[in-house]
Amino acid sequence: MGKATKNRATIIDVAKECGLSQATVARVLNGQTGIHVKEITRKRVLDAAKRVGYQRNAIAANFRLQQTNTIAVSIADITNPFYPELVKGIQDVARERGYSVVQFYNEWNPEVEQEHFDCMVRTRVEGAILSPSDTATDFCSLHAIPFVLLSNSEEFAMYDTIGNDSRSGMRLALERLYQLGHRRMALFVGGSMRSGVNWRAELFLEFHREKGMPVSLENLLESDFGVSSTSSFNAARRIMNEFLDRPVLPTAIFSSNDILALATLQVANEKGIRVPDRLSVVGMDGIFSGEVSSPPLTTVQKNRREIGRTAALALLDKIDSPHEGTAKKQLLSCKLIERGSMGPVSANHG
Amino acid sequence: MGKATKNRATIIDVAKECGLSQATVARVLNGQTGIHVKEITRKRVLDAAKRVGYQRNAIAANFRLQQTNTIAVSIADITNPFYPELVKGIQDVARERGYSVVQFYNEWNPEVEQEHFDCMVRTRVEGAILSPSDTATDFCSLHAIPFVLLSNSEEFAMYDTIGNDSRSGMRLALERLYQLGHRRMALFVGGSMRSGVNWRAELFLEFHREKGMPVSLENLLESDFGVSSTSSFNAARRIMNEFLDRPVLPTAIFSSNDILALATLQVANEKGIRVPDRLSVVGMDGIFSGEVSSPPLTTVQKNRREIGRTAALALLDKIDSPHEGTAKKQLLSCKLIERGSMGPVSANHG
DNA sequence: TACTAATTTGATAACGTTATCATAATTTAG
DNA sequence: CTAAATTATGATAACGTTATCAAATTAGTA
Repeated sequence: MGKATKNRATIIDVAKECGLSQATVARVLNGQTGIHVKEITRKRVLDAAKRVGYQRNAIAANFRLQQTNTIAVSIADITNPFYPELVKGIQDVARERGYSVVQFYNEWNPEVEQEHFDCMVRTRVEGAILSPSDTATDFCSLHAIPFVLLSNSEEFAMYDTIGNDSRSGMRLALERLYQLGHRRMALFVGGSMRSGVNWRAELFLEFHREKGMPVSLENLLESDFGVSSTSSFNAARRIMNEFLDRPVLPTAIFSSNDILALATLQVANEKGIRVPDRLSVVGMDGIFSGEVSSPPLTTVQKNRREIGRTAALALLDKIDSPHEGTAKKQLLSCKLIERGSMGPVSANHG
Repeated sequence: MGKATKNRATIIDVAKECGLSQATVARVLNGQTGIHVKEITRKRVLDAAKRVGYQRNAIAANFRLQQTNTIAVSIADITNPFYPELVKGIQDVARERGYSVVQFYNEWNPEVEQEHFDCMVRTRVEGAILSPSDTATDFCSLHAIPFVLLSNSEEFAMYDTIGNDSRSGMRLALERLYQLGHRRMALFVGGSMRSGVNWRAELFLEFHREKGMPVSLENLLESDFGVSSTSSFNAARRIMNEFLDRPVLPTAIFSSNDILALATLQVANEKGIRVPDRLSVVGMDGIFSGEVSSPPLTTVQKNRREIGRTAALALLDKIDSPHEGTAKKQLLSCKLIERGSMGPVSANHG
């Protein structure tokens, strides 16, 4: 039998059932506004539709209208705790406006990503929200489809992007640490590939210059960027296992994401380095794992759901009115969530 | 301009461009096997297609074939750390077999869930993988669509289900705790609504009878089931905050999911109850947060990706050959992952 | 009443593909 | 060098909607 066509009732079946033309039936059943149809015939149609079990065939309608009411989301990895909430934000807005969402996960593989782009074109999604797998990602196969990017990188200045103001967020954290008396800080960043390394280091150094604090370059740490959260975490653990054995430690470590910070926290706990008494640990993102760690993680929270919502709204706007204006960049502000992993510098610091 | 039809090249444009009939062009372009077409004409078509920038219109093809190559996934909440990996497993298999996946999140709202079911029918998804929001969920609107359930509940015996053998998993943990010398254990379960409460308590009591251990009913704990991971976590914290103040504590607490266990762990840490020296904590699921906690969480791991894969395979089988056999129930085995939160009973226990 | 305006219905042409059947071109066999 | 078998192409009918236009009906007005 295979994927045989189910014999589901069509508009024609309904028309036969109630003895009206299919045009009339269609008018009733698709409920287009501002159309005249007698109340009594409407009832006839509706009853007949119920009798034969009519269910609108969206494939046919989509085909006729040449629209799918679907938008695509392309991200690397849904198991990265950063994304689910973002996707939820997208779904919220999309469903409100009658759009479905198809998701594509490329697992950081640019070739897969390109295949997904092709698939989006074939299936005629009406727009796409893309988190580029790489700064070199090529979007030209998508030229016929409106899209927005999830990124706070400068690399994509020519496209509409939605991202977080990570710079300000990072400053927020550094300022607070300074305020708490920290004068010896370390920076822990993950993965050089996906941009971001340089500006963070620059910002870090700049901050130290401003405050007149000396920086030891040994306190600029970098970890490999893993394909999964677990591998990123383990890579970060290895770095920290070595780093935290040094004789002179910083009083605070700021990490460019929560996973790095959680690795720092865990290793510090294992080594008996009391957090926050001897070491303050601050992360960035605001993932769930940071809420449940011991101590709970202080973090620069990105409002992921809001990013999703904003991106979806921007995309739907673009779909509705494809004005060719210049690329618009939206940066959402971050918030410092102070939890137990950060504290004032105390007397027992080296 | 609005959602105006983009004038993309069709098969007819290609036919005009290369001076062949659209039938021939179609034969070349959809690449159906076992069809005769001269190599030289194939080239003519392919060149022309490239020149006019032809991209197959999947809406039209789907319409013609009355199939969507799409399956649906319905879950309550993608931000629940249990689900992303499961969804990934589904996607893996689906994409391999040429299916797209649309996801629906009902946020535990049965009405939304029903709307989603209707949407699946309208859009003619070819199958669905459903994690019921409630044991009372009604699937009759889906009668025309093959589906499988994600559940290990007995309630759904009449449907094909894929789930984890949580009973064996729980036994695994209890046995290991017993083996480590624990004789005073507590059970911490979440949310009565979604089944599962009773059998866990029964299994717990049964295990104690078997081993000839007395049980204090005070050690059967229940927490509210929250709409989000954070709210579940906080509810569990409140319970534990009270419980762990009691004069006589169990030496081990088994929780029905990792979120409860992590709450236990965090509260114990705050109260200075050393884990695992004075208290062993064991969870269930194997979510990421358990890897990064301090100490890392011992847990009964459900292979979520495998569940996803298995469910997708079962569904695709069902789509391909809808044999009306009896409902098939697949239970995947769990694995005990021993991490730092569990240890032997030591001398310093009360 | 007759004639116009408004309302309500019906007939029909797309949308772009796939698939069937018929025809044209080519090869093979006698 | 034909006739039959094979291979390659073309013409055309669906698929189920929506939307346009024309026809029929009803209501309104002088």
